[in-house]
This record gives sequence, structure tokens and C-alpha cells, in this order.
Amino acid sequence: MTDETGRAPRRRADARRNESALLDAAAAVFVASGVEAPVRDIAAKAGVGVGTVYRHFPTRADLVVAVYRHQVEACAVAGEEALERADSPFEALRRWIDVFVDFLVTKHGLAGALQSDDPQFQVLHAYFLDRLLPVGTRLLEAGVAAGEVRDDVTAIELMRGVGGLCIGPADDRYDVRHTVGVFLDGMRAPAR
Amino acid sequence: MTDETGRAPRRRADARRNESALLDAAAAVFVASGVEAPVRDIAAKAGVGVGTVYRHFPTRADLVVAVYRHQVEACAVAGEEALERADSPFEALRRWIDVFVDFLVTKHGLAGALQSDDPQFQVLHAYFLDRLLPVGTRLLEAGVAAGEVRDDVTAIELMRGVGGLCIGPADDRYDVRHTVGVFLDGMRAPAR
DNA sequence: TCGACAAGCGGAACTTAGTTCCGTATTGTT
DNA sequence: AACAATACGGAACTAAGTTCCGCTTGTCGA
Repeated sequence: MTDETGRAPRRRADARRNESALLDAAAAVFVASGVEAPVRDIAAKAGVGVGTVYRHFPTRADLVVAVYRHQVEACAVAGEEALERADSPFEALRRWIDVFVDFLVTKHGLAGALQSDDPQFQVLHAYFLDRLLPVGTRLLEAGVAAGEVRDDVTAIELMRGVGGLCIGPADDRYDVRHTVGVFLDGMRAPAR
Repeated sequence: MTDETGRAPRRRADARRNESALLDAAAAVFVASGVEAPVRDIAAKAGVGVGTVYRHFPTRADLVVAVYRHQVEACAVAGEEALERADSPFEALRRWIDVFVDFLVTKHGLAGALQSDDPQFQVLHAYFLDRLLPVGTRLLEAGVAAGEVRDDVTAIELMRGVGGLCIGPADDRYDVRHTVGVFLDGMRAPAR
């Protein structure tokens, strides 16, 4: 392994054009039809062949991650900010989860894909966990340190739990935010 | 509408045989491959053609409901029993949810199907809600009356929330029961 | 500017799965 | 036994994922 610079070789201009067209098209199609929309639809919207989609994004999860990467990063950052700005660690947790829920409920089908056991989505699951678990851990730890959060909940429980509560069709009898609020209340440290 | 007795006309013997073979086959295939297993697999296991599957169970949800009807009934009954037998309404709620979670986590893919927005599963969703919502409501109301459960949670939140928490692949970092326990703790009435 | 060659493209073709439909077989009845 | 009515099987059609290969285009050195 000599000469391993890790620098990606410059790609052809059309390849870069197509990738960006695909990202735009996928974002639009995901909004309209959810993250499980047919690959052909995305290819058509981008004006490319299906082969091109697969060349740039081998799995659907790669495409989904690419489309939402910015927002996931922003969500991660929002966690740090909440911790600095909020009145208390628990309040910070609440605010951050609010951001996370907002993100999930506005992306049709994303919460379901995140929790899916379809191997196609494993990369997606892994990416979200990689990026958000440390943030969740920090918030939880701060809460525990302040005596506001019970010490037997893990960041996985938090993220996967909230994700699970966000899954499913809209239904005016089910208020996701309220339910998530109940879940968070369950994480409060019991009064001594 | 003359002569409306509501009694189903007796069906042919082969039809009854096939239906029961299908139920057995579906149960086995659901265990092995989950509730989204290909219709052809079920037909093959039952030794019938795919047309026969559709004739008896027009949608996948119909088949799923038929396979699990007994257990759903049992779960509904368990709610009433818990209320009679447990030391307190909250304890009854906890026990009943335990039964419900047991049921869900042992049926591969069922929780996901329940929450799915695929119209194919609407009947399934509706059946579970029809059967279990009243039970949840009763348990919740008893808890509220006893001052043990907060009065702003609905049975839909309870069922759909717990369902959501049960979705997803097994992962030894995620303990469904513990997470559901946290959720239930969130439903406790706050100390006055 | 102009090849030549690598990089990239498109979409036909193959696979898997859901769903429908109709000619044929089975059942119950007279 | 003969006849309806009922039910069956699986071919055929549709939709979607995925692969593959002949063709096009961009890049770069001469």
C-alpha cells in the first residue's frame, strides 16, 4: 500500500453533473412519494438512465443518506447548541428531540426506513446512529449528571424509541409530539 | 331483503380444507419469513395455487388477521383479567402491555406491518385497533380514576406508541421491554 | 487541434413478487 | 349418473429492483 493519499481522483464533469441532478431529483421525489419511491422515477426526474443511479448510489440507503446528510449534520449540531443554550440539560434534551422529530415527520417514510430490517437500509441506520448517538449520549449524560434524567436509559433507546414513535401514517388521533413528550417524561429521574 | 338469515351458506369441503391448510401454512411461513413473505411461498407450503390464496384471503391483511385472531382475542381478554387481578390499575396496565409486547416481538414483521401506511395493511391496523383500543381505554381510565395515570394520554397513543417501540430488527443494544417500561413510566400521574 | 482511451452513460433484459382471469376439476344435488 | 354451482390452478400480466454491455463523451497528451 504505497502512495495512499486518500485523495479522490477527479471525476468527469458529466459524472458530477449527474450526481447533483440525481440529488435534486431524489429530494423532490422523496417529498412527493416518500423515500421508497421507485428508482426509475428518480432516474426519470433527473433525466438519466437507471444504470446511472446505481453507479452513483449503489443502494437506496446511499442515496437517502446523501440527500439528508446536511440536515442530519444540522441536527447533530443542534444538540450541542441546545446543551449550551437551554436552561437545563433536560430542557436541552427536549429541544433536541423536538428538532429530531421535526426532521423525521417531515420526511415521508424516513422513520420507517430507519427502523426497517431490510438490509438495504442498514447503511442508513448505521449513518444515523454514528452521527446522532454521540449527541444523544452527551445530552443524556448531562441530564444524569444534573440529576434530571434517570441513569438507566441509553442513547440507543432514546433514538430508536423516538424513531419508532414517529413511524406510521398521519392520523389526527395520534399526536407524535405529545407521545414523544410522554416518552421523555418517562426518562426523567424520579423524585427522591 | 327477504329471508336474510345471516347464516353463511355451507361451503364445499375442499374449500374448507384449503382454507385451513392455508392458515397452517401461513402461520409457519410467517414464523420463518415474517408476515411479508411472498404469497407464492404460502401457496406452495399449503399445496394450493396462488389463486386459491386470493380467493380465501383477498388481501394479505385478511390472512394475517385470520392467523393471529385467536392471539389478539386472548390479548384483549388478558387486559380485562389484568384489571381484575392486579394490585393496582397501573400494575394491570403494565402487565397487559407486557402481554401485548410479547405478542408483537414474537411475530416477525408484525409490528412494522401494523404501523405501515401501505393500504394493504389498513384492515390489519383497523382490526387491532377495533379489538384492543377499548381494552386500552378501560385500563387507562381505571388508572386515571385511581390517580395513577396522567389524564392526557389516549389509548391510541398507548397502542401506537408501544407498537412503534416494538418495530425493528433485533439488536442487543436495544431492549424493547425496558424502553416500553420507560414509556409507561411517562404515563404515570406526576406526584402532587 | 486532434486522436485515443478511460470513464461514464442508457436502457434492454432478467429477476422477483403481486394480482387477475379463465379453462378445468371437484363437489353436492337430484 | 348427470348436471350445476363452486372452487381450483397456474399461466399471464404488471410493477419494481438490479445487472450488464455496447455506445457516447470527456479528458489529456502529442
